[in-house]
Amino acid sequence: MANQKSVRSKRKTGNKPARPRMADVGKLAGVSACTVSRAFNSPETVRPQILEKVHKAAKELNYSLNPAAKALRLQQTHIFGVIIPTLNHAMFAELVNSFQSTLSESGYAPVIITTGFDNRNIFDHIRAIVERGAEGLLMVGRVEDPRVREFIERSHLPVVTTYSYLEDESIPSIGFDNYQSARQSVDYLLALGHTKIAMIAGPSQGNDRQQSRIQAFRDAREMAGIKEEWPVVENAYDSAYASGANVMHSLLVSHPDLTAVVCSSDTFAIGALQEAKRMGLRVPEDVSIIGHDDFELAQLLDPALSTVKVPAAEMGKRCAEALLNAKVGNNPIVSRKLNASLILRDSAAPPKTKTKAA
Amino acid sequence: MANQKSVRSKRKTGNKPARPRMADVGKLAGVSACTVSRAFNSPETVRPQILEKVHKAAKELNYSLNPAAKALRLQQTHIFGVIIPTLNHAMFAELVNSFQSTLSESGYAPVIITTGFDNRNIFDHIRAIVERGAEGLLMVGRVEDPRVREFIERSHLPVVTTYSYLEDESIPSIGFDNYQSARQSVDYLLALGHTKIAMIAGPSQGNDRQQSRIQAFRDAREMAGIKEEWPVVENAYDSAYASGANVMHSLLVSHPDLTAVVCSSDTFAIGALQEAKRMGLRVPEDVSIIGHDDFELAQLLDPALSTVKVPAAEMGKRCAEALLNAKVGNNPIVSRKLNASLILRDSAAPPKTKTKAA
DNA sequence: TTGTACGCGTTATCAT
DNA sequence: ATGATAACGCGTACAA
Repeated sequence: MANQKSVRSKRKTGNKPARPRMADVGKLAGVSACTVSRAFNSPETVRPQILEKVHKAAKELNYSLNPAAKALRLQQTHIFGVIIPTLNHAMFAELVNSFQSTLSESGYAPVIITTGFDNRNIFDHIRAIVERGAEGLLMVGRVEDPRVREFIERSHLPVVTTYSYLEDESIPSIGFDNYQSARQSVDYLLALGHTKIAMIAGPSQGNDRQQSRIQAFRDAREMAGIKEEWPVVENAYDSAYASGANVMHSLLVSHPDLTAVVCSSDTFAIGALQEAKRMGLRVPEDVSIIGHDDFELAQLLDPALSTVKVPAAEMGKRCAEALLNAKVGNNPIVSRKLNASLILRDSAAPPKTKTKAA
Repeated sequence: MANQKSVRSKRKTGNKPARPRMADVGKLAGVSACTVSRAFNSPETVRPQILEKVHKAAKELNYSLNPAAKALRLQQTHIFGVIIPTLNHAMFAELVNSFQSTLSESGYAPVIITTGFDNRNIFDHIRAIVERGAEGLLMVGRVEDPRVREFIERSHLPVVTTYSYLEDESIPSIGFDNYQSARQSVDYLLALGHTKIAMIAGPSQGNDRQQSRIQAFRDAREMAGIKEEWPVVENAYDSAYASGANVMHSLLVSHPDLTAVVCSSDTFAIGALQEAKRMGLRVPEDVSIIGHDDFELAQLLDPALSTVKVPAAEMGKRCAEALLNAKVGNNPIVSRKLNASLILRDSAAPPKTKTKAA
């Protein structure tokens, strides 16, 4: 039977210098591969003198561990998969940023796949990331696709969804109540005396966050006993500021009696605010505007934007911790409802008394 | 010598159901593991009838390839490492987003590590990401740390730096000329007649982009024959809008005769613009402001912000293509200078005639 | 067209 | 404290 050395000599003697292995380091240090392994993984079980020799040899050969071999042997990649609509949105970027930072302290790293807001091919993305060796998954919002649900079920991988807190879900979620977050804003406007309110939302198809917020908007109207329909405009997320402005413009033209607008993202709210001002309207005297997300910029606007603070960084951090706990402590992930509360600033006020109708 | 079957039976019979291997699929399909491998990797070399049986068996066992074993065997992980200051900044997020999208078409994925703006421990991050099996590296800006340079050199991995175009560098770069991009803005203000200009920059330590832009600012002044020093304020990147506003405030107080401000990021410029307006100054009549980056928001501000358009998405895409080409085509990465040009909008105008001094 | 045998580089087990 | 051995799951010469 071929021994290591003869095998070694069989390696292709092509142009590429073969990457050194533990055996090579060991040979140079005068020990076995096994000792080299120990020198790296449990240095306290190796004589200091040998330890030093090994390190010296490793350095000389420019040796580093082969991650694939390690992963194969240990059955772990130290990678979590992140499936997210886009990084090109402040909230998601902040969430992932925080997720990554938290993970890195434990030697884990995320592999990120952006799926866009089109959920149809999310299944293939998930397959791909799992076949890449992800030991756990972070996803955004409610999982609708039954293929995905079944795949997750059968994979026995820890999975957490974020952004939405979903009480009735089998997949654990760490997020906030999107219905409530939007409801707060509308109720506040109602309490201020508004009766003509519009909503600027993102596309709701396959997006439970938007669906919940839109539902909250409609419910609030109904429960306030208002008969008249309120317009809900769904618009694209790309160039969101501009589309917020565009929507605001047509809204103001088609519904000149509108006194307030709720936006399902600060991107829309900021665009809407600029457009209202551009059209010569005062905010909040002529129109009230409430946003959602609490971008850093919100408090700097003129007027400062009243908006719902979304705990993006906290979600990222807690999801990372939950996944880590599931791996190392074998603790099941428990759903967790985080706070998302309305921050009152200066962009909403009681509607003007009916002079406008005159 | 133990054969596969007996080996198989030796597997831990713990609680966890062992993940199926090719041999298991083969057994169920009545073929060898080798045929299963072929069925996945070169289906055209296997009889359709058998192919079908294999697929059926794989599906039944919920089988998927073991990525670690595959990576070990093939010596490839299909992962590129991304070392970036933060995701929590629109430009970096956009860059990475585009990098990732481009990669995913070729079955590659990025592993992202954020290092913050502190470059001191970047070396460890890079080691970590390479030991994780990254087949190539994307980094931001000039690499200063000699340990990093040496590590890259010895790793023989394709590496590309972005954001800065660095002509004199051994490491290829795909980016724009940060000196030129800032110089354009200052020269423009000079041409408009400004002689009292300040700069709001990010921290320049270990950040060649900021250094270049600040240098451009100083050179422009000198070449215009202006003796008087111009203030350069470096400030933190976190809560950048607010700090842009703060800096603008103290600048306006300490240098009331200032007629223009150049910002090295739109975050600063937006904050500065809001603050100037808050203080009752008109932009651009009283102060001109020029930004850098061209956030989507820039054109929506009032006044619309004149700023330098940074090709974030293009950088991400081209870097991905370059790395991919280096892997699959074995083509060396060539540096490439992209365009970053000043977009004139409404936030800069000639300075007021000297009535202010009265 | 299909199967056999073996190595990729690491680490756990067991023996010394 | 250290070494020998085997096994992780896959892909590929080579043989059939």
